[in-house]
Amino acid sequence: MGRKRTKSGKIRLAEVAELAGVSPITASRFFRNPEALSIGKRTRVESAAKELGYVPNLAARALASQRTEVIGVLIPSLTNNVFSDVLRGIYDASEGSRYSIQLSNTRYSILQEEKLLRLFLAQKPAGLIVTGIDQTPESRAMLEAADCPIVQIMEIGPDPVDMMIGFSHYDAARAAVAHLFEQGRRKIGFVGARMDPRVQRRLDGYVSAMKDAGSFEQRLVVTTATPTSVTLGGALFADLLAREPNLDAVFCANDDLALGVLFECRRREIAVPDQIAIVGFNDLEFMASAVPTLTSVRTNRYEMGRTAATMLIEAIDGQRPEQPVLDLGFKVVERQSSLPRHSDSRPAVSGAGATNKMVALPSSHD
Amino acid sequence: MGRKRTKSGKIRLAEVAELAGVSPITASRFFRNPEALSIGKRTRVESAAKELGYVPNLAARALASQRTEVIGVLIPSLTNNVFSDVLRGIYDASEGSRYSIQLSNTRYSILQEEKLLRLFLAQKPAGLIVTGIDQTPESRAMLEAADCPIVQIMEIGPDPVDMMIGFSHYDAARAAVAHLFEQGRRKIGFVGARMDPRVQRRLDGYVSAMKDAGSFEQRLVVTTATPTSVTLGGALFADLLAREPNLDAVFCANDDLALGVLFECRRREIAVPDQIAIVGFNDLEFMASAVPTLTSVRTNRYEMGRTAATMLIEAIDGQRPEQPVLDLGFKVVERQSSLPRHSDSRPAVSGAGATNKMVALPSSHD
DNA sequence: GTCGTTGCTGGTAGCGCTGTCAACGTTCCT
DNA sequence: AGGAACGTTGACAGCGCTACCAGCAACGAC
Repeated sequence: MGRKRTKSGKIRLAEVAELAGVSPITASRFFRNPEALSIGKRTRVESAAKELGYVPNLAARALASQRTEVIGVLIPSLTNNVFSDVLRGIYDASEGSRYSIQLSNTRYSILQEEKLLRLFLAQKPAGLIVTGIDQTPESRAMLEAADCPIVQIMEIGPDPVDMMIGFSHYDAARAAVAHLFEQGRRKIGFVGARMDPRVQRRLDGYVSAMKDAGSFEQRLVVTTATPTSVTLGGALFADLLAREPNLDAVFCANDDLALGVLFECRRREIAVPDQIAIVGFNDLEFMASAVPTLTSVRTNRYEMGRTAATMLIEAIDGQRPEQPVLDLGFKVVERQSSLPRHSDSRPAVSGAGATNKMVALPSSHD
Repeated sequence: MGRKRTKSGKIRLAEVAELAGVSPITASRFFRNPEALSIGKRTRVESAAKELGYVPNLAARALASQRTEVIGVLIPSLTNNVFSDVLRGIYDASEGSRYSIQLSNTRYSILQEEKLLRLFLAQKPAGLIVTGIDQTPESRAMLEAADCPIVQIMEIGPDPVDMMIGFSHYDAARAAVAHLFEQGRRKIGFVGARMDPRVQRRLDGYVSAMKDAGSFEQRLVVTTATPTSVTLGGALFADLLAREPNLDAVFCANDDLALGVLFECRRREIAVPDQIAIVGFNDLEFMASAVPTLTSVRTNRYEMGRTAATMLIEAIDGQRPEQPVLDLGFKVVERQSSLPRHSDSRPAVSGAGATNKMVALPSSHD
């Protein structure tokens, strides 16, 4: 049947309209707002589209409507487990919606972020998800001038551009240190790597908690700008021990470092938790499985990504949330590595039992 | 100065052309093929664009030119460390090129993959990266009919659609088992989770190596469809031990499982490697840091992503590689966990030393 | 019966850019 | 000197879709 097609052989909206016996604009409406059509035309267009296998041309749609159905996401790293959980949440929430995700990596540089932001905004995204609250003034101005909803994720701060979802890294670190104090620890070291703003605020929280207790000493803090790794955790811990042999606990800025510390303790035959307590940050899956099981600060990364994308999509569709700033909180998950000193340090079968309670993290499966 | 702008206040190509005193089409050429312009016009357009802060409208470009500058990437999972390394390579290679990445998650479903493929192809991507060689017949047909370069990643097989980059999971598994045999192991178990096609081929490799040695027994194989985790590694290992108490080695389909096995051994006070040897797969960063350090099969994930994207971009630009199928190989990195039985099982300071040699994996930093 | 009002539909006119082709000036060859 | 060949430039006509507004029928209020 001699229907005319585009050179590339693709079916256009006009073909669908012709087959359905309606005007192109009516067919167009079917895909954007089916309720606006009478039931008769609606079903006619629907079956015509299905018969022809019509797929809309997004470039033409974007050009004509002056907006895209793209959600821009700016994150500082793809390597980091933390962000892959967040991303998974974002992708999960965007699936099924008509929006697609455009991801870019700022590599922990706010200047790079500014550049990418300029690029993104020029394409008129439907919405934007940006990491953190430490944008350059120019970025900040662009974000405020943008005519699309924006969600800042990973942490909460005083002055949201638009929406915000995260938790207080400062408070979380204070809580971790408080937990160690409760367990009777006093010489508590801090180990941190790749000191991005959020890790910095964890350090600030640690410092403030230590100062409140009158226990702060500068030499208890070991940090580096190097990207984090398990191996690095061991090395930084070795440093820390050299500075303070009487250390009785370590608060690690993330779980990889904590695992490195655990391995280094094993290597040096330092008993955990009897000699040294370990607390990590993020509560990755392996923390519950280690021997001894490792205490960590649980953060809701998957949920953060998912909620951010959901809020954003609702805002794009005109449903602004009542609560534009959402504190997802955190939880110090207490495990064997921070038990008090005089308890039995050798976890037996009950150790495996304690482990099993921790299996079903909401954020660790897909 | 009364330059006319678009309603949205954006600068268009026409404005740039006007300021530069050239026709719009000449300005357009400047952005796509600057060499075609005379030097005078080139600099005039360049400075005009800079002065106005011009950013091209990609939707208009895509519509007019009938092609996009988008590279579609289909991967089965975002959670998996393996894919985040590959992705990082892809993003790194695409940065600086004019192509942007459009990512979608098939969730290990080839039907979902088929659906996404249809969607992607309708937008005429500049190129496509797909995971593996197990597409549905429909997907396969679409890929073959696609008029853009395609790279299949993660493994190599007999019948590439176009380009292909990866390694043989079958051979890698055989090599791992051969290594264990060389170390004097005989009762070698297999632990696997989320049995996707590549894990399945690792199992096939294991089975064939065991059969070659006349050592294969079905009960030595423990697998599950559940997503992988460290905790799961411990549980599967416990299963395996119950079936075969005289086990002397475990080959794990990935490193998370291997770490879980290590922790379970520690919990049960099974000496590694004296009683049981452990070999993992992928060589994640922590393997070199564990106590004892863990043997693993190193795969070049970051490089795989990076090379795939580079090859693809070159092919888009008309430079087809001489070598359309690239085997990146693998390497059994031998560490303490698979040392022969009679060696000293208690790594001392030298253990930490051995660890340090393994720090600088090409794929573990960014 | 006239006048809104509502619900649905269609015509027109672009969105901002690039493919195509023609035309120009310059250089080089015969 | 004439013509071919090349490098450079511009005019024109869309790409496929949607915003905008107009039109039309059906209905109810006065």
